Order: sequence, then structure tokens, then C-alpha cells
Amino acid sequence: QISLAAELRSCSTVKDLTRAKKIHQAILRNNQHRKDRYLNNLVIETYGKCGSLAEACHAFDSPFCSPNVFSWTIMVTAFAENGKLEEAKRAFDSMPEKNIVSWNSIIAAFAREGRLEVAKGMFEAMPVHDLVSWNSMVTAFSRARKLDSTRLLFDSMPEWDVVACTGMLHAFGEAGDFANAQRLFEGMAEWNAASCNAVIAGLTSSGKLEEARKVFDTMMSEVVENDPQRETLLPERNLVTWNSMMAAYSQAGKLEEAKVLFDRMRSRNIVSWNSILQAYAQAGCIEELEQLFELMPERNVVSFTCLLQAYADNGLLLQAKRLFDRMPDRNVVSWTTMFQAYTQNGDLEQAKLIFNAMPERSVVSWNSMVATECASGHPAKAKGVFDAMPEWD
RNA sequence: ACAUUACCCAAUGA
Repeated sequence: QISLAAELRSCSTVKDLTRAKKIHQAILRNNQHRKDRYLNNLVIETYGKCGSLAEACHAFDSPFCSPNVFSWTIMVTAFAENGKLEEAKRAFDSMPEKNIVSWNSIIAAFAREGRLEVAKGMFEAMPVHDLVSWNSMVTAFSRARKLDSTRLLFDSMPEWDVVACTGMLHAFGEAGDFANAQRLFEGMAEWNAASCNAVIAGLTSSGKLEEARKVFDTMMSEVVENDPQRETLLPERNLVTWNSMMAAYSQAGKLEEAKVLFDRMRSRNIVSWNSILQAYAQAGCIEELEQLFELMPERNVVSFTCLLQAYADNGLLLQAKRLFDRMPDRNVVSWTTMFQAYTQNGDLEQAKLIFNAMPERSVVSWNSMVATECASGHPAKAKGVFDAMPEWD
């Protein structure tokens, strides 16, 4: 039972639906296990994490499952994580009983999608708040780059932990308010890698590479565990720390520095690989970029978009379109990149075809369209697009 | 024993 649980958890981590189903079958074959609520809940959760809402619902509706508040909350999260926010809300509303975690889950779901007003409404409607409720709101506003609201929320909190502070640090960093970031950082009761990483990312977004590197260098490396300076150092670096610092160099076109870090890393994930791709892209090394793209262990929509953008920057429209057509997934960023590939290379016709075909448009897509009409001497058309554009926050 | 929150990669602009 313990090992079954561990197996299911590992399926969640690697999103292995096939193995999850096998384990589920094994559970169903055992009279004890199949009515075990703990295991049933874990099965539902695992299906959700593996992207199969159908299986999750099926397990939830099974006669062997007598749902408790955990099961319901897991369903809410499963719907939300698979893009079914309205279903999540419906599940939440039909819960026979709710606890604070159920409330926090639905708030986090809306917050994650940027539905700040809904999240705020539910936050105000819930009977009691805990740190997680507050933190979810702080990070939602922080991610939406609403510095003032983030600050108001943060200042209204009854108590703070490192998660709350990291959210606030992120907001200050994005806004370039380093004085406040520093003040907050120095006053924190404890630091961990995430809070330091937020500082590195904030400095990076304003191009303060040297400052970011100082923080990076002051964090503990794996090597200095018995260093006499240990007490004076910040917490130990993790994978995100390395990725953040490398991304700083990549975005700045500092290929050599990025490569050095990439080679020094003890472990890498797809974000590390995408960052090094970007380093080559920014340095204009298209051939190496293509080689790396083929060679990397896995690719996601970010990897494809990075190469797509590089093609566009180098006027390689045919390659760009060919790549776009063979992308396994496209999101609003990749669509907008393809759109801009055409506008930046003067092909308004194709650009408009893409724009009209886009399944979803972001504020960036609309801004680009307006800018394109302006740049091509069509102020009246630009105004038309501007008027057609929805209002954003 | 099981559910909820923070930090890293790609598109426009400041």
C-alpha cells in the first residue's frame, strides 16, 4: 500500500498515464486496496496530474470511491490544472462540505489563470483565511505585475512567511524597485533558495547582471559545505538558481558566460536547455542553434518558439513557417511570434492570415498588429484595430 | 498517511 502510493506519486511526477492505469488495475484487483480511500484519492490525483480528466472522473465516480473532502478538492484541482476552470468551479460549488484547503484550491485556480477579480471575490467570501490563502492572492497580483495591489495585500497580512516575501520580492523586482526589494530581503526572518532566486530574476529583468551575479556568488555552492564562510553565505543554490543566472547571460547575448554555467551545472532540465538555445539565438549562431535543437533531450513549445524567433530575426521566413507547421503544440506566444515573423519581414498579407487564424490573441498580439499598421503608414487602419481590441486589465 | 500557495526559459512595448 505504501509502495503503491509511492508508485502513483512517481507517475504524477513523470506524467506516465500508462503506468498509472496499470497500478490502478492492480489496486482494483485487491479487495482491501480498492476501497481504500487514501489510495482512491491518490489515483484520482495521479490521473489529474497525468492529464486525464476522463480517468480522474471515472475513478471519482466509481462505486469503490466514497468521496470525502479530500477527494472533492483533488477533483477541483484536477479540473483546474487541465484548463477546465468552469468545471472546477462547478465541482467546488457542489461540494457537500468545504474546508479551508478547498477554498484555497479554487482561489489558486482562478489566480493561476489571471482571473484576479474572481479570485479576490472568493478570497473575500471565504470564512477564514490562512497563510496559503493570503499567499495565493499576493502571488496572483505579483505575477500580474500589479505592484500597488500586491503591496496592499502584503501589508494587510496578519503574518508573513518566506513564500509571501518571495511573492513580494518578485513584484518589487519586476517593477525595478530595488530599494524596497533590498529592504524586504534584509528584514526577512529566513531565506531559502527561492527567495534568493527571485532577487536574481528581478535584477536580471532590469539588466543588472553584475548585481545578480553577486547574489549568485554569495549563495552556497555544493562544494563549500565545510567552508568557514558558510555562516555568511546565502542558502544553497538549486537548479532554478543556475537556470536564472544562465538566462541572465543568454538574454544579454553573453554566449560564453552562459556556456560556462551550463557546463558547470550538476543537473539540467528543459528550462536549462531552452536557456542555452536562447544564448545561441541571441548571439546569432543559427547553425549551432539548429544543431542544439536537434540534439537536446526533449523539446517543448518554448524550445520551438525560440528557434522560430531566431529564424524570424534572421529573415529565414520559409524555415520559420516550416517549423511552425511542424510544431506539436502552439500557444498564443508561438502564434504571435509567427505573426511577427511576417510583419517584421514586410509580409503583411501572410501576417494578417496568421492573425486571423490565431485561436487566441494576447495583448502583445494586438499591440503588434496596431504597431504594424502604424509602421506601414495606415493610421486609420491602426485606429480600427485599436478600437477592435479588447480592454486589458 | 492523501488535497491548496512562492523563485528559472520563448513573442510587443515602457
